Amino acid sequence: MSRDIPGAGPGAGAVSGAGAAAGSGAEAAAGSGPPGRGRPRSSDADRAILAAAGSLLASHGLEAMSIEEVAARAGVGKATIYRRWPSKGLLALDAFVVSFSAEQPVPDTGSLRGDLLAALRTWVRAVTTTPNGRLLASLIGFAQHDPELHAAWRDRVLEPLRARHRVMLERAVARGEIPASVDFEVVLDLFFGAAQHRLLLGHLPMTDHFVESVVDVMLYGIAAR
Amino acid sequence: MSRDIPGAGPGAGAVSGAGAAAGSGAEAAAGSGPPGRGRPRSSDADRAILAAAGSLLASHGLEAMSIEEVAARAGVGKATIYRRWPSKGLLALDAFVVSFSAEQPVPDTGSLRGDLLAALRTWVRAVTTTPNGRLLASLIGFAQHDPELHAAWRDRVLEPLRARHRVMLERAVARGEIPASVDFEVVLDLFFGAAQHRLLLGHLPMTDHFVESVVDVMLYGIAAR
Amino acid sequence: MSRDIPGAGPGAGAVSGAGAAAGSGAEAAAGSGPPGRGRPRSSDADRAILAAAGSLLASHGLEAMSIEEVAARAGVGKATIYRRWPSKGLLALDAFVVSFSAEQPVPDTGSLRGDLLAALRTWVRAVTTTPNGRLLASLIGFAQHDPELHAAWRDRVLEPLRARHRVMLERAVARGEIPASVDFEVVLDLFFGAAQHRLLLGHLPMTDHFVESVVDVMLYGIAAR
Amino acid sequence: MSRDIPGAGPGAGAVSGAGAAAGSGAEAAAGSGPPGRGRPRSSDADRAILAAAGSLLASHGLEAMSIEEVAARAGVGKATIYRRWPSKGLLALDAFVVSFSAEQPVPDTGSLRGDLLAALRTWVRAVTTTPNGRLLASLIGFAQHDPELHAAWRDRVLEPLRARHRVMLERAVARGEIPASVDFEVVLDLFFGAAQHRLLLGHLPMTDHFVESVVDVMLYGIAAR
DNA sequence: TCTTAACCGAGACGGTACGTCAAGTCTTCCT
DNA sequence: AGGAAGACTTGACGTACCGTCTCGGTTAAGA
Repeated sequence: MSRDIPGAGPGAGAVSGAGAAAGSGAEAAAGSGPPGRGRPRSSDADRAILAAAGSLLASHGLEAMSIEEVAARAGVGKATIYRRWPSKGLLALDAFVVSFSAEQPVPDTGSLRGDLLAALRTWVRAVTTTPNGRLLASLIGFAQHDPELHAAWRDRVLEPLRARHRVMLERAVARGEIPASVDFEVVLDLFFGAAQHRLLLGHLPMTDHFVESVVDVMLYGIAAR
Repeated sequence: MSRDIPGAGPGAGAVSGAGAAAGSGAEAAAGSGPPGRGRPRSSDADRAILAAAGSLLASHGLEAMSIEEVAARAGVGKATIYRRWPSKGLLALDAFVVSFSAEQPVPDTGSLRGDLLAALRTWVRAVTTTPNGRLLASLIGFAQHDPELHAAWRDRVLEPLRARHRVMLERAVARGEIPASVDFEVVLDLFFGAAQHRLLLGHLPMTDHFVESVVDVMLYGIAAR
Repeated sequence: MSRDIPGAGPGAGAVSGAGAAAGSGAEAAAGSGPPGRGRPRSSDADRAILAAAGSLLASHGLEAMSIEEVAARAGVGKATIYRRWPSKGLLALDAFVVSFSAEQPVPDTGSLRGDLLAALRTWVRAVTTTPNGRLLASLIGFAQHDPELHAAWRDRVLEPLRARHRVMLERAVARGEIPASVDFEVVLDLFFGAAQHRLLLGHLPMTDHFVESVVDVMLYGIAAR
Repeated sequence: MSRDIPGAGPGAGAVSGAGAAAGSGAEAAAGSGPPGRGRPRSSDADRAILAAAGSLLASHGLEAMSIEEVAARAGVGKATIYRRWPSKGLLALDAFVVSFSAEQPVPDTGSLRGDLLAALRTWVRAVTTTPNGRLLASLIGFAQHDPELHAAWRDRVLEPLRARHRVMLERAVARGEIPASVDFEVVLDLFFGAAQHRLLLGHLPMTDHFVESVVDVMLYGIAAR
């Protein structure tokens, strides 16, 4: 772990595992860290590895992706991968983030109901119409026995997503649609939890009716008035 | 594979050959194949295997459990395990079901709110105070790349659990607490989904406040009245 | 091993329990041995087993013959085989003896040279035109790590063969063709050894020229006169 | 299998990759593939494996030698063995050749009789006073159901041995002891065949009398003069 | 310009576990 | 008591990846 955290330019959502995971991200900035003796890392290799990993993940899932085959497809030595990512999970996470992030814009429709519906529909579409759905489930599954991936998922996927969606709720409070006493965290858990439940267990499809029902139960409850 | 899936007790879709062994024990039920030719399977072996699997799962998790070591600990040949369970996931599922099922009684407190609170508290306690919590998460994770386990989980764990909890909602309709138009499935997804979300991702603890908030949002919504 | 070697009539060196079964068949002859409590052994089973073993041996060789498959083909339980033969090698030996013995008549042409030529030609033909050649090699190979088979081979195949061929030499002595001081054993070793050498190692074919050369070297030597 | 059979020293057809390691060591000879890409094979491993195999063979025979245990004793992964030798037989062959080859010098006593006696005595001593005797028998046995070993035995053991001994006969022709018309191959078959016959079947011991008788029959024949 | 440090592709290394096979024995019910 | 069936323990098989470690060879920055 001499000089992890190679690239990840400013603004972009840190692509390499080490970037965000390590926290800082400030690296190629000035002379911080080792200045750069020796041959620099090949960014061709970066790209080839992520591309190979991505295509393997999309076609056969995380479990079927082996470092061995990623290396072979990328035309790269295994050590070149291990120099960049400490584990298969974090590599897969990067490959996932590349194609999933920023697919989740926070809507602003003027009403909380509209925002919630739009946000949930966006999420549902992303996971049902692309390989990212299975991949997301696979990563959460894998994270159950890989503490590093577990932590990285929380820091680099879950929390940013929740943060972006929390503003929907803040706007609703500002508009007086919901009281300030509402526990945002619980609301987000219900919101994403129900959908993720269906994604992971597959017992029922995520129809439009499902999306609307989730939103309406959350807004108005089920108790008879 | 002459006589896998021997019993499959009434109603429940026992999936693995051991389903009967673990679940009901009713075996020579139907006329599939000769009823009892050859040496019968040793129930000592059944017990030893499940016990060994259970203790390994409890101490080190699913990923650390290998068929090889289960066999060694149970004093049993690997083939004896493969004769009963087609995969490590289904073996773990049986070991899990043995100690988790029937820990989830359906409460009847007289009010829907009371029932929901009691049920969720029971679930939360089960997953936070025993190794079953990590095991459950681990199994759901494993199921993401094991279709057989995925199906078995749905049939033998999820659906029975939901069925038992649906009656809470039916009673509430009968009492007039909620309208009959409520979509039970969505309610159950929100109910278990939120909690499972926290279990799998571990971003926040499952406090009593969490339990109450989940129930109250579901009952009364968050919209300002 | 309750009642091995049941029959073994006078004279014949039947070694394994099945020796009798394969050789004579006369078993429950008189009251010799256990008189016959319980159900008698099925001679259908005897025949089915030897037939199954024989066909497997002929088609794929000794190594590819497993007791498991012999049992399956013969429609017989494995224990039924083990009750009769203590090991796969001895079963194969019986299957071999059935079809090889008595194929080796001792010729009587009136001269030693004629006898030797005829005998060797007979042997060569037997091992080059039937599956028995490979089977013989296979059995000798197998006997190298199966002491019971090794002993049985000597007693039931090798020694009878040598005994029958020794008479050729005795007749030659009587006729005055060779001196009485000739060591018959060495002669037999040269005679069969050279041929078996080619059979086992396959470095050269067993042509008619080979047969004649072997005989002539043995008779007249190679030294210039 | 990129660079199996690397060297194959002059003339002799070294069969397994380790042939070179065991035999000559000349390796990077021809241009088959890139000459030395990747980490080179460890010759420590070569030695450790052959030593472990040799000691197992000497103590318990070929049948009791398992790749598993060779690997364990050599402190080596199983794959490291399979990378070098395709089968247990060829590994054993190399271990055998190491300790048997060059134990068979060709004598030059001045007379054919002297040469034959010395050569046969050498061979008999080698197989009766060292574990190589049983090992040789075992390998020939094993070769009966392993075509690769069968071929390798012929190429790496049998043919070189015969070639070395053929010169004895050539010298005898030159000296006028035997006519040039003698079929050397048949002579060699008789010579080694008789001895190997006794080795494999063990029906009689290989005494000095046996050695002399074999040689004298071959030289002078048994026919009365 | 010459070191020298870190990279690169390749592939061997010691391990662990896999799922399969057959061995020879044991246990059930049936004949 | 024998027979067919088939489960039992044992032990080895050959394969797949793991993450680490050499190889011979670039590719820069620093001396």
